Amino acid sequence: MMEDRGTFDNLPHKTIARLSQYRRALLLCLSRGKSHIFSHEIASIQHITPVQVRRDLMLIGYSGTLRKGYNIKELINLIGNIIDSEEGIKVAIVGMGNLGRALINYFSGKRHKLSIIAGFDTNPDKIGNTMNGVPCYSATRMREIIEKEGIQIAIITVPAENASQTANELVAAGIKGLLNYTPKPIDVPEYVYLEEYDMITTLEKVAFYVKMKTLEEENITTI
Amino acid sequence: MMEDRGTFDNLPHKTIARLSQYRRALLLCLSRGKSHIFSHEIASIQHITPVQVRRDLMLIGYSGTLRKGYNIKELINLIGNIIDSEEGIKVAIVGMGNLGRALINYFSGKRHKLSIIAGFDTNPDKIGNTMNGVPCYSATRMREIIEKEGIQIAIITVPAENASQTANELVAAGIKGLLNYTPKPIDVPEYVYLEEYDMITTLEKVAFYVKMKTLEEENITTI
DNA sequence: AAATAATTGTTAATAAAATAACATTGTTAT
DNA sequence: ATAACAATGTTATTTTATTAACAATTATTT
Ligand SMILES: NC(=O)c1ccc[n+]([C@@H]2O[C@H](COP(=O)([O-])OP(=O)(O)OC[C@H]3O[C@@H](n4cnc5c(N)ncnc54)[C@H](O)[C@@H]3O)[C@@H](O)[C@H]2O)c1
Ligand SMILES: NC(=O)c1ccc[n+]([C@@H]2O[C@H](COP(=O)([O-])OP(=O)(O)OC[C@H]3O[C@@H](n4cnc5c(N)ncnc54)[C@H](O)[C@@H]3O)[C@@H](O)[C@H]2O)c1
Repeated sequence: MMEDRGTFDNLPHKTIARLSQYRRALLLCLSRGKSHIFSHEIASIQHITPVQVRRDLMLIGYSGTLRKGYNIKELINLIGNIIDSEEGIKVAIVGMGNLGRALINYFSGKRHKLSIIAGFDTNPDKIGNTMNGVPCYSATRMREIIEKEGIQIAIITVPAENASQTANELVAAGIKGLLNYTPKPIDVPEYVYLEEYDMITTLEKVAFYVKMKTLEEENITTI
Repeated sequence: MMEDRGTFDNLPHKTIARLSQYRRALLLCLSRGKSHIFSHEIASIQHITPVQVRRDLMLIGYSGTLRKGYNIKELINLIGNIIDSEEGIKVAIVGMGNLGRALINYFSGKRHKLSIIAGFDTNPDKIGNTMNGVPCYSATRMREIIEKEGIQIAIITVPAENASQTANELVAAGIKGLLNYTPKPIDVPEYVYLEEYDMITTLEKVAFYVKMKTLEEENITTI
């Protein structure tokens, strides 16, 4: 017999990202005592169109009411059913440097179905410390701890030159998802989900469009 | 008379991001003494297809040679001409907390056409300090410093609740591009280029696909 | 010298994502 | 009652991005 949970496997990637953002907006509204919300309200909090919101909600099969909009609690729960794992997912951070520490501070306690429970480093000064309740283990114990704790996701924030090796070790340890903040792209087998993000690329992109806007202005004024 | 520089204004957004990544890969290869490179080599460093690389290079009008591939130096220069501003672009970081400091450490000296030259904060303990050569000014002086130094891009790393106000002030100060790392989406006029990135959304996306992979496996084994 | 192989550059096809169009449906006002 | 309105939900269209197909070129091998 088919589970209903399995029907969300072909949602567009962008929709998944937006669902997470919708939920954040919804939680905010809920905390302010609202019970219902219209598509155009969600849309204006994030900056997208109401049509996009309705289309996404259609895809996850949620219906609002015509004059009240969407029930905030219901929608939060539905998004939770889609995104979250029932049992919760454990996350590790590898590389407890500037970025790793910033992330731990930031994430801690934000989502109860998704929690960072371990950090790893090679620096003896860091091993054994605890940061915001997250213990820092020796990187040599990665496999052991990941298996013991059932950690499924790792965030890589080691120096770029160690990224590939770290990724390999994590894959060998049985990790299911990787989030790589290193500028060095890594390769993983297809059964591991990989997301990469490079801040310099993003900044360079901003710089490019700023340059373009400037050139446009110059053209307008010089013609 | 039309400048040739103006012809890159309808490159796909994704292509811009990849050009930045290609350049990183090219710089690495150059530093290792390579002079030429094939599309499949670039492709394997990033993880995309050779076709994608060739298509992007076609869009920017660069031609390689059939048996040697692309001239690394030439290509680096061309990408620089497209992405970089001749005069360089100055960047400020607003919010010298964990993330702001991590970014300053990370960026400093990475790109000479794009440099972080100022930080801003409201915390008196931070104002007046210097971090990696970047001075931290009082947030009350944002407009003054931005105008005086000709800062065009700002990275927002203040607490989420102050994001909108900070963005407004930056726009009023004449900023051209914003990179918002706060989970609070901000609104800017259309003449300001805005890029937003939320790490929790990314992590939740990874979690979703990990969950999906797990469910798939279960289905395979239980059928 | 002909065949082969490897690579580029470009066009064509496909896929993914966003936007627009619009029918439908309750609610309110007249 | 009925018209006007303001929402939703869905289908159709358009735009953007990726992938595939393949002709053209040149070095190398036979
Ligand atoms: N700092 C940022 O804002 C920022 C932004 C984007 C990307 N990054 C990238 O993130 C990574 C980390 O940046 P950072 O600023 O935190 O650097 P960092 O030097 O402060 O931290 C790196 C940490 O990793 C540890 N480490 C080294 N090798 C390791 C290994 N094999 N296993 C486990 N731990 C190991 C080091 O001991 C150190 O604590 C770098 O690759 C950097 O390019 C940083
Ligand atoms: N730390 C992370 O890894 C991380 C990751 C993703 C997003 N973020 C977001 O980035 C922002 C900063 O995170 P953080 O961990 O660095 O927080 P933080 O509290 O360490 O730093 C915030 C800094 O901003 C300063 N500040 C407050 N109001 C200001 C204002 N109006 N103008 C200028 N400066 C002001 C504070 O004094 C502080 O130094 C938050 O919105 C957070 O949600 C952080």
